[in-house]
Amino acid sequence: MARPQVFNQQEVMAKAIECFWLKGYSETSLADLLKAMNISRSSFYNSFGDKRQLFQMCLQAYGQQMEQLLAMTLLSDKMLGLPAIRQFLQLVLLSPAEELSSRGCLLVNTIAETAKVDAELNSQAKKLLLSVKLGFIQQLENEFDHEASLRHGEWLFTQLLGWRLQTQMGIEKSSLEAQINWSLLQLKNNCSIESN
Amino acid sequence: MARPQVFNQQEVMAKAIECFWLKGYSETSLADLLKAMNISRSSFYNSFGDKRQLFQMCLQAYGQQMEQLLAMTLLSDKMLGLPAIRQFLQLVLLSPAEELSSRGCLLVNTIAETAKVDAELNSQAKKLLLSVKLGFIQQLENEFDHEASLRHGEWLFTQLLGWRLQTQMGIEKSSLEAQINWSLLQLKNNCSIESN
DNA sequence: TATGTAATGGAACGATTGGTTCATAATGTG
DNA sequence: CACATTATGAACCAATCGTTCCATTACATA
Repeated sequence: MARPQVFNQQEVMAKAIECFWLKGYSETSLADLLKAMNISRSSFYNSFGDKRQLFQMCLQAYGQQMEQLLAMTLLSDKMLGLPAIRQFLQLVLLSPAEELSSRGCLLVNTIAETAKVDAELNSQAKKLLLSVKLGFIQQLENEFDHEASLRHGEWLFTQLLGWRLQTQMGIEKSSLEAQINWSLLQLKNNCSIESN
Repeated sequence: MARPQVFNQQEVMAKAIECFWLKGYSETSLADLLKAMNISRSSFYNSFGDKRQLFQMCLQAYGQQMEQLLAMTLLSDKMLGLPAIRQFLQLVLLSPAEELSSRGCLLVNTIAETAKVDAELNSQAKKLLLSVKLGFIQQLENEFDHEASLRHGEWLFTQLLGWRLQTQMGIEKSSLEAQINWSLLQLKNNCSIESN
């Protein structure tokens, strides 16, 4: 039979994600990828098609990871509503791994990079990121009526985008945490006002 | 004496800004620039040094334009505090020129693009964008104490980053306007609560 | 009109890009 | 051991990148 594949597909893709995450799609050269993934040029094209296809696979994989994180927090039944959202935000934005949070979000970065350059990649990243917004809205339905959940979910999603840029810009964790707390407080106050 | 320059320096730089604004620094090729600026390759290098120097000049010019906008609204004495900020946000985010707002902000785009790739351009863009945040804080001092102005200014700045990404993602103007109103309302409520 | 200076267009540069091809080496199975 | 299959690395490809150089053209002054 045939010679088996020696490298772990998942493992080298994680390395690829790291590259794209750090430097963006177009700034990541094939040389960068091969070095990080530690595979030969031929294996690369045999296993992943080409750079673009690999990137799309990376987007997909990254999106799935984020959905898992979302499921573990927002959709778990241990917490509901704002506390669940708070946990998700802390997990995503206040990760102790310094250099990890300073990368921002692969999807957000991709959206910014491809906005007017590559419609396909852009809509793909947008579609994947959408699940986060939907998660917010869905979670808010526990505490607000449908219309308010939608508005507040959109609002919170905007904040998330801003925070991801802020982490890239090197905002201090304490300031970031204070902002998160304040934003969630606004929603909470608004909730009690509406329910009174 | 010498042959005079036929093209308007300011004019062709505006064209260059447009290019960079649309496609980002690295994705804008020299061919793109020459076509948009409508000058020859040689004139380009004679007048602007090289692509990188031109880009830095564009950042600077764009930053100045934004400072002017800031001065006209935030720093004018016609309005103070939150109303001034509201006017600025509406001017910047809800511009009637559809394709103009969908470009996002050149500085924000640059920060995202160069984050882990080009420290010099990144810090340059950051520095220029900082004036907006300072404008917010300065304006809030009219309605809050120093500490609160600082916190709220940072918070509002984060929102602005998020909104600029949202406009790039094609958010509807009505939704954007609603978010702006709601955010400013939170600050206003917070103000009255504190002052009571 | 002659002269000096600068803008111009085009050819060519070397480097790097992503991608392909091909002979060779390595491996599991029959 | 022989075969089939696949990873591998080197060489190669065309295209594009930003940049430089040079001969030519256009202009304002003297």
